[in-house]
Amino acid sequence: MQIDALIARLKEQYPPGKFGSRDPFHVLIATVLSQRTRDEVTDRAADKLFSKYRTPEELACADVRDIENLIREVGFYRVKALRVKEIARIINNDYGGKVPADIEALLMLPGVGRKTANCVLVYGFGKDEIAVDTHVHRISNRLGLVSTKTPEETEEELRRVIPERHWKYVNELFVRFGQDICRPAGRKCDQCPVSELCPDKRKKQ
DNA sequence: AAAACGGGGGC
DNA sequence: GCCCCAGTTTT
Repeated sequence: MQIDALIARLKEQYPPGKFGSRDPFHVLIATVLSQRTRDEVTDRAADKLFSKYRTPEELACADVRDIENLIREVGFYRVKALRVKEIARIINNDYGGKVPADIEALLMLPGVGRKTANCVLVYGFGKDEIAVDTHVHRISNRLGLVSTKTPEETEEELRRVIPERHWKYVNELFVRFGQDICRPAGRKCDQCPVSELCPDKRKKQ
């Protein structure tokens, strides 16, 4: 597999967004809300929440019931409301209101696993890391970049296979490609921009 | 390794 | 109406 060609082609198809230019705290909270939830729904809920509570301090003092009502549509809203408030409290009390740019510190926060922590590092701080979700996991296997069973193994393998300068782009590019073309079921190989690089493409028509 | 949390959207 | 979905935690 020619990684450079793959990344270049996906970048043509899906122009990269603004890495490291978003408020890390907003990235952190929005990413927790996004877990097992579609983007459009997440964005609506995050807008409601942030228009009322903008900073870690404000959110740490918010009524959990009010947070629940603002984010209800994302699902898992009770546990997510508790986690969001607790994360805000910890960021406010232990880190002076600034999200730490440190994977180990991020992983200690409730509701933050490797995917969420790496998203904060990539989208909030512009770090060269790989955030592996189900799309990245599925597509990495289909493209033959890895042969793995869990997202953790996929992250480990991708760090060996993909040059570090490409890492930060992997999540956004693969996710958009995965929603658009290389879907879990009903993949559109006849419209695929990288089908000639794919060992697992279905025969056309 | 598997269950549990959950409302929204596609078909 | 049924099934899947930008995960993480707990059993």
